[in-house]
Amino acid sequence: MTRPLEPDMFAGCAPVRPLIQIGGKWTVKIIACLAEGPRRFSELQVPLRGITPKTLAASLRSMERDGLVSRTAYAENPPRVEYELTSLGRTLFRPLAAACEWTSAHLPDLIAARATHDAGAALST
Amino acid sequence: MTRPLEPDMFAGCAPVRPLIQIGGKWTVKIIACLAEGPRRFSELQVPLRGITPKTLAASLRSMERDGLVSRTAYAENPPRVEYELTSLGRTLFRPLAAACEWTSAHLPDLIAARATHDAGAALST
DNA sequence: CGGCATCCAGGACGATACTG
DNA sequence: CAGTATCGTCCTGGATGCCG
Repeated sequence: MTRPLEPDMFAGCAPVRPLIQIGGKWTVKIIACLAEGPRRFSELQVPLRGITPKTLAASLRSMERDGLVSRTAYAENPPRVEYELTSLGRTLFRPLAAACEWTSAHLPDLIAARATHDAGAALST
Repeated sequence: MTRPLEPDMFAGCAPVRPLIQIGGKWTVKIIACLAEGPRRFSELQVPLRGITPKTLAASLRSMERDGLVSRTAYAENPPRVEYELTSLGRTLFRPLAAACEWTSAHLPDLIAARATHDAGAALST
């Protein structure tokens, strides 16, 4: 085991980043918010505490570009726009949820490890 | 369905980011590289095409801090240092792999969606 | 209400050069 | 070999303000 690493092991996987960071730090939460069904712009702002309209719009446009969400504008007054996961976006939900579950399950470990590590670093100062 | 969104739905999940972006764009690949067993610093640089020593060192230190990898230095000449996934780090591999598989499976969709979207944008110019 | 334009701060990352 | 130091760049994302 521990064969030599393939220099090109990430050749076809280079865009791992687009997944991990498809549109920035909000993407994951936005998908979670849209998991149940269509949501309005302002509706999304609620759970995404403190996200600025600009950032939310940018994230949504990016995800729309990637075919993850669809945008539907209604010519009403006042204006109404709804965002919804596409079928592609819905397929992304599952692995993302798995990742989130890992976080929930191991957050204490992360925190503990960090505390231990920082404590050790402090001693050697 | 489509109940109102919980304002605090991410309250305990705020650190989703640490997972999605645990240490930046290299973390995922580093974990993949360490999946099979311990690796040396310079060994990791090979598949991580173009990563600078500084960035690799920073990524590794960050992951070590989070308890995801362990560092073992051997007092030899020439120096040798090996990095290895901790048990915690190994538990992270599975969900990460799932996410990578999603990327591999749906990359064509992403590219197609992006092309379509960009084409539409070009028309309206 | 939805969302774009502008400005700006901070962090991630690369290039290069240098140590134990 | 395994880093560290310094510098510079790019990008993310927040603040503010204007438009349909």
